[in-house]
Amino acid sequence: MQTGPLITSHFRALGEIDDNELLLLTALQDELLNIEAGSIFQNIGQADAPLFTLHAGWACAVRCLADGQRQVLDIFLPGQILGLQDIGHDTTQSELVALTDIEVCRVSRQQLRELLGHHPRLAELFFVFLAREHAMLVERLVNIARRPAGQRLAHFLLELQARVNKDEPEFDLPLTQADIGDALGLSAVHVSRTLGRLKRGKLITVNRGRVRIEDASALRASCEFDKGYLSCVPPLADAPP
Amino acid sequence: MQTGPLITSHFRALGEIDDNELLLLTALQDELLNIEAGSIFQNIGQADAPLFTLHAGWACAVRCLADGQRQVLDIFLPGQILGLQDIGHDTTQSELVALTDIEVCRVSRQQLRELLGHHPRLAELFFVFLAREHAMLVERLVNIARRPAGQRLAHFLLELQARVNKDEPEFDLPLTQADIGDALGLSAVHVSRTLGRLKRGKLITVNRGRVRIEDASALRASCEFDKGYLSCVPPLADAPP
DNA sequence: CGCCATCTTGAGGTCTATCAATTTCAGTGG
DNA sequence: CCACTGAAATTGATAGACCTCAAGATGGCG
Repeated sequence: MQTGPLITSHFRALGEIDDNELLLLTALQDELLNIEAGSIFQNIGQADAPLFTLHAGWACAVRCLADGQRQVLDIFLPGQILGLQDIGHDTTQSELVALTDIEVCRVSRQQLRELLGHHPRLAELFFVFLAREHAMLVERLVNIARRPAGQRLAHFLLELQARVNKDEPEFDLPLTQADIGDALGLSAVHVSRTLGRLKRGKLITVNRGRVRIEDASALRASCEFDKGYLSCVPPLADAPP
Repeated sequence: MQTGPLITSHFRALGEIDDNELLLLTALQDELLNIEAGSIFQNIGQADAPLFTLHAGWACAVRCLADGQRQVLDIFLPGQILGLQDIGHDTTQSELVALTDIEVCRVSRQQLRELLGHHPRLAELFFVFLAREHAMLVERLVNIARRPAGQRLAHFLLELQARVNKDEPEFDLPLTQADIGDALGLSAVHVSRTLGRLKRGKLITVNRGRVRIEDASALRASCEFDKGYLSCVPPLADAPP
């Protein structure tokens, strides 16, 4: 167990889990896998696919359409669990793509379900985790369905800023403009134009894959961003008798 | 307990639950409430809001934006649980609106969380339930982000047909064209035009709030509809020792 | 019969997509 | 250090999808 069981890095923030539970979670994880940027490490429609815990790097879930269009469903940061949303289906509903070189651990679906079936508090933790994914997806939906390109981008950047690092105005964004377009339902060309507009408006600056939020309050106001949906309630503190 | 605990109507389909579990679920439910069409029975931002089981009628979850735009996040049919997606947050993330006259039961959030904390198999059932909501939301996102109005409407109607009644080509659609627009990210005017186009193309007919799918295969082909995402895997059949 | 919400239809405008041509830039090898 | 290369980003021009405003038609309901 080299760098430690990152599966718990978000859980710690959500609520206390005891040493026994932590041990069980750690045991679920396989050896560390290295996957290089751009790889598709899970295809759509796979049966009995494992889940992954993301230890380093960025990844995303993608749905491809017959005409070649792509929709990025989710962007994953270290500490997140990949594939949780498919746990109720017998076949994967999306592709998993490495955006950068990444390190992941495979987690058996069977084993996870069994573990959750025996440890209610862990099940609750995972439930809350899924609920957070759901809330993020809702925001994405509202964003795409209702806001023009400028506001869409503003919201997208503010969400990532909040997720990467709550305070720093500057963060790495290892995404191509085409990727951003796929996430926001815009063409790559229009992403370029719109980013340019935000830059000229002194709202952001971009430098070699690094974004700096120059005027956070103006951005927030423009797209009604409220990061409340990113935080979840820890499970009940009581222990079952 | 008049008409029986509808909270279980979908659960039965997902997996067997024993009489004890059924009893516990039933006990959670309060008295039956009648709410009339158009009422907002849950506001956004409420703390400690109850969940609801929907026994009769249609409801939906809505997010409103500052400029008056609305986004329908979910449409609920009898047997569904309302508010499940907010269980990880301390405050409600959406409005709940009755689309028709409805009957609901309130379910205490506290009590539900406690119950789930003690009954792993029920927790797993609810987990799968939330996963289904998630899958539906993903489809909605892809639909809105990537498909033009005609295909969006086709997908929307096919999903409802599958959910209301797997086989019947005809079903009631108690939604205004403005509601449909709010669900699909279209203006009411454009919904009207697009529906007209589908009608002229002999793909559907509409009569007094009742829709008939005339050419299901053409519709399905046009929007790549595949109802797989609507069905979930029942939980593991084993019982904890 | 008249009222109100809903739906339909038309005209004009805005936003975004597409196609195509450059430009920038990181990486590579000479 | 520099030229070369391919991916990514920028920019322009044009087209199409969808929106908004506005007027009229429809239809349930008192």
